Amino acid sequence: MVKTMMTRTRFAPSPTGHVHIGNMRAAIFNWLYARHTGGQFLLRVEDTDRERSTPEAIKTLLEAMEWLGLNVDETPLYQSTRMEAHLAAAEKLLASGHAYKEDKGGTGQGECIIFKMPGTDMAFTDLVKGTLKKSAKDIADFVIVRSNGTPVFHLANVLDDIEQKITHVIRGDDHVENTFRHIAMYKALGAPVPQFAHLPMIINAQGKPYSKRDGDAFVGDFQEKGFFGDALFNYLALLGWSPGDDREVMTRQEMIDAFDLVTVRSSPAQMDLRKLLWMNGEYVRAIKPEDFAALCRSELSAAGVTPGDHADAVFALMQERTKLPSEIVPATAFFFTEEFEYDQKAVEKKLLKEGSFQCLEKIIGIFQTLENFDAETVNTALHNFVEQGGLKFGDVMPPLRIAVSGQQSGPDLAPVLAILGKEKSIARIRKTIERFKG
RNA sequence: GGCCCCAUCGUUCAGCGGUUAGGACACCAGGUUUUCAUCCUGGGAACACGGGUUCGAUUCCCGUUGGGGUCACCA
Repeated sequence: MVKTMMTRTRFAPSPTGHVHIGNMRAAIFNWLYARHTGGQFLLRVEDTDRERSTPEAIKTLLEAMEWLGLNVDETPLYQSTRMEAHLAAAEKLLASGHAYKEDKGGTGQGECIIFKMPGTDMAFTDLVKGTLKKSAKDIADFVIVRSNGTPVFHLANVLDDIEQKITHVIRGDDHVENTFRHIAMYKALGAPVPQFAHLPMIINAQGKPYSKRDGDAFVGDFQEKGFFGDALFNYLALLGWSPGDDREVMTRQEMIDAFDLVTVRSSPAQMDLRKLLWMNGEYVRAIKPEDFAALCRSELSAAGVTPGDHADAVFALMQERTKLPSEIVPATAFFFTEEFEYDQKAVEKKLLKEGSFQCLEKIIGIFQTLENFDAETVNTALHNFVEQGGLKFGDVMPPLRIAVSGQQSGPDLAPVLAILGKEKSIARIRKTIERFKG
């Protein structure tokens, strides 16, 4: 039996306040691969830009990861603590002849340290893209320490990956060209070269890569809009990868079991918000009723609405029709307050019609005769009314719905009426007639 | 522009020489004897183009076109 080294992957973002959706997808793939192989997933905060790497930015990053369930196996490494090691390595490269000093461009800014490429053609096998080659003439030497004495990304990145014993570097497509340089550095440093996997870009609805201008591309935005972390994780995992069969809504464990880098596609994928929304709805319907109820209560309380009697019955009615928690308040507020708004368009289209008010008057009469006011009784009464009067449901139900809820759509009307109760239902119908008739 | 990568329905993921080219989202129609949502049924919808290789190409090779990445003392 061959003893293989434990897989160690990492997510190495620079904390600049917002975590980009493409970056987070890379984090997800790193996490998934580590979990699939029984290895470890690490975090390295590349916070060398002290201007932008604020404590708040780091907090935002950590929160986004927690929200998505991306747990790490070791204390995060902060790159800013590693400057001395980076510089020491540069000296070592200088001493071994793998780097040289030069006043590049003769700008008079002083000498910087430049890494010397081996001058041979290079090739490596990318786990998702296959074999990639580069001619020696196409890769130039590059700066690793600036003339002001600070290490450049390439140096810091490679050294920290060595420090963290990373075995698989899984990152965005935009790093493929750098990989040739990085491999040369691993070799010059006498360090084992890790495996590389470059993920295709995620592009926006216009077919362009997400940029800072795409306001909807940050992880925090999805959280604010009420998406579930698990749903976003699931959706993102399926962008560029599939389990090989038709499964789409999957549990974490199912994704972990099925995940592999070699089955990742190498072409860019476009984010489809509608499918994400659909998937979120799948997750909403999958949670326990009591969890959904708790979610509803927090949404309502945030909106200043106090859920009254029968709130749980209302929530039960809502769970199967909710895709985003933000829909809850507008859809249920009328249950808990008499001050609900009327949908003006609905009123004009469905309520202000010939016979509507007469019809509503009759319904009041019928409701008054009912002793029980449960959903079934109400339903039967309404059906009898329609049939005996030779009416159409389409002429009766919409005005009634608007009268009690102000809206033209919602859950089944009978249970809605039952939850409101006889007194309130009748009172609301009366109030509506007074307000809009004549 | 040089170098590199990519190319299946509108979107996404399958397909890895022979298939009626499949699933999902979205869309359309019908149904679940009121709406919307859910759910069910059905439908339209794709192999960028041109050459090869082969008995046979969506699949392999080359080119074209299109898209993307990268060419910093940014990361």
